Amino acid sequence: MVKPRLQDVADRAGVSMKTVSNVINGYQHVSEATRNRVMAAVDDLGYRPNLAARNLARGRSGLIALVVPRLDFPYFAALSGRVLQAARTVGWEVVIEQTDGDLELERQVIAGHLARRIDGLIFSPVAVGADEIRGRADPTPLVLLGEHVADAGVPHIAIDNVAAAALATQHLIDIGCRRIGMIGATRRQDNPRYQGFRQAMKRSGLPVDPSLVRSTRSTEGIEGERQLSAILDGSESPPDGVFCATDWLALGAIRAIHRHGLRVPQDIAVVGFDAIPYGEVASPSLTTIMPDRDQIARRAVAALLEADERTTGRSAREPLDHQDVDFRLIVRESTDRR
Amino acid sequence: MVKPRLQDVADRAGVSMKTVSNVINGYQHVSEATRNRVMAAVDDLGYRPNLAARNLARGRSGLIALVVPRLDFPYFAALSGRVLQAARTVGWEVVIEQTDGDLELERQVIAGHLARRIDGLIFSPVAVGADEIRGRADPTPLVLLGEHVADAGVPHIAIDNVAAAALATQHLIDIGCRRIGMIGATRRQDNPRYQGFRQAMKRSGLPVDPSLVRSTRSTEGIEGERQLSAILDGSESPPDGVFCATDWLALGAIRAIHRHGLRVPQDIAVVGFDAIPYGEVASPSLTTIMPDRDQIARRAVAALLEADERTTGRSAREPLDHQDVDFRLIVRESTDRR
DNA sequence: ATGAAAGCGCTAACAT
DNA sequence: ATGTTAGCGCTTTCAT
Repeated sequence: MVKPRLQDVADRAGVSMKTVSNVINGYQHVSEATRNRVMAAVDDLGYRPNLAARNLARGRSGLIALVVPRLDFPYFAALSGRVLQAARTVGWEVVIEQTDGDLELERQVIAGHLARRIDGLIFSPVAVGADEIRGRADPTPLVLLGEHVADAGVPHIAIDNVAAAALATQHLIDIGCRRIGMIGATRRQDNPRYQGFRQAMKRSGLPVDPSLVRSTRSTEGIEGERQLSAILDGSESPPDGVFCATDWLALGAIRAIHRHGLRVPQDIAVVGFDAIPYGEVASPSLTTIMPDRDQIARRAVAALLEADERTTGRSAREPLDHQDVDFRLIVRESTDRR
Repeated sequence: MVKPRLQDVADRAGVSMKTVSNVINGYQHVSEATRNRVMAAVDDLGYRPNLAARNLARGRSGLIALVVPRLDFPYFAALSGRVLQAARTVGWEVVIEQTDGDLELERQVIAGHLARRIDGLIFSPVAVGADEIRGRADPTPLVLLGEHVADAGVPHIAIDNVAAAALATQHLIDIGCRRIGMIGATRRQDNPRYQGFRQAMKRSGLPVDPSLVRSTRSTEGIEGERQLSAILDGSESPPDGVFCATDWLALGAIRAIHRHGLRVPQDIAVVGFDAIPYGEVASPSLTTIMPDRDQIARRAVAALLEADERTTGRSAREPLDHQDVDFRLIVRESTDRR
């Protein structure tokens, strides 16, 4: 016997398809005896529901899409892992898409072209703006992640990047740094991590020396090494602390410092951002900002679930526009001057 | 108008559903004029095929599953990214599952319980054995990845781990190391990387000092640090070179070396395995074995595609049992003694 | 080259 | 509590 169908189970159990369906979907109002007969038939036949058929009938796919720039970027790898877990607990499977930060691709994502047949979309945009997102036509429930968007009219889940960056910078100040630089201060005006950096400096009455602040073209480590080298080569007096917008950049920065014959943290203390898995085993290990990734993942899935219930009419709660996620500073060797 | 269906397009174009279907699926034998009319109708209506319905009718889902231990493990993150790309080029979307190396979960995977409704499965097992895989009942096309299986009766795509480990070890010998240790020599007898290590040592007439060889409980960096510390604490004379079964372990090992006041590579040279993105920005940067991940991904997808065509009867080519993937040694600072 | 219509396997409204 | 049955939207065989 190949691929038993619902009807086969029904026949074997001596009931109708409806009853089998009820049992399988855990509905109430099925007598104990009937349920047992059905379950036995299911086991005997090795029946598994055909999801394509179920999807068609229900109008739902049991699939959500997660769209990130690149899966091999450490932060997104770690985050994606959590999202898979969170989705699984509510019965969703996840298809992952990579945009590589491509604007055209990101546009297709919000237009709903990349992954149709999905019940919801968790999207970490980098190129596309809030306006375009707000004006989208696709009705698929959407949740935004990350620091690149704000006020796009859809739920947005992220840590308070300004506060987190300020905390990181303040930590450098607390351990005695006075000439503090920043790597990854790209697109200054709307870069929340740069804003947080400035804020902390200002609060402590420290000047921001423009020659110690660099933007980066990519988030990759090699770029961090390049930019910090530029700072060390270009400035008459080097910084005594550096805040890096990501851990990956920070790892590169540490290389640059070593190459210039300086020590971390004694000569230059370094703080990263993101708490990627490698920061812990780097030499020296990396002080960093750790966003609560589990919380991000769980809330993103929960927001989608709510949107879904809103569609189905089971819930009418208004969607939250923005949710702040917990974060904390993890102090490690790269700032440990004791 | 909401959600136009095939029939709507047909009506508007003044043709039958069959014709629209033909056009959409790019079949031959459609007159130019008809095709244009249909395309126009599709555009006007903004029609997009309902995949659930198509799946049901075709009996295929357009989905494959990729099952890895954990997505936030660097090697798998990088690999998964490539698999997504490769799958996309042939029109497959990918749902990713994590097993966390759990035997029970891995059993469910080969039993086809985790991800049904998929056209194929790319699986990187760690706990389940070749025998169980060979005896599986589920007919879903399966491709195996990684060094933990061999001869399971299904296509297996991996580098020659013995040869690669021997190459890494030989490199240590070439740069002058004589007391060489290994971290991650878990389950000695069937650990190909350990075999390769022994092979290279033997070929050069060097003894393997058991006190310099350690297995690891996990693949995480902290475990590498722990085990190399144990070696340095336990042995009267330390090694002058260490081969680590993974880069992640190697990063931890380097920390241990530093903590013991020794230098890499001058006192102890270190070679890793996998070429994770961080090896490049570590301090010192990490010499490693780089498997051709693109090749792995492309071949895995290709093997699934072939199996699929075999099912459909479009191809009768016999499946390849095992495919060796290219790899190379990348020499970086952790072994650069010039 | 195009049309008519029978499924694909399940869900859920309606009936009892 | 359980049964009957009409869809869900597309593909595809068989006609024409």
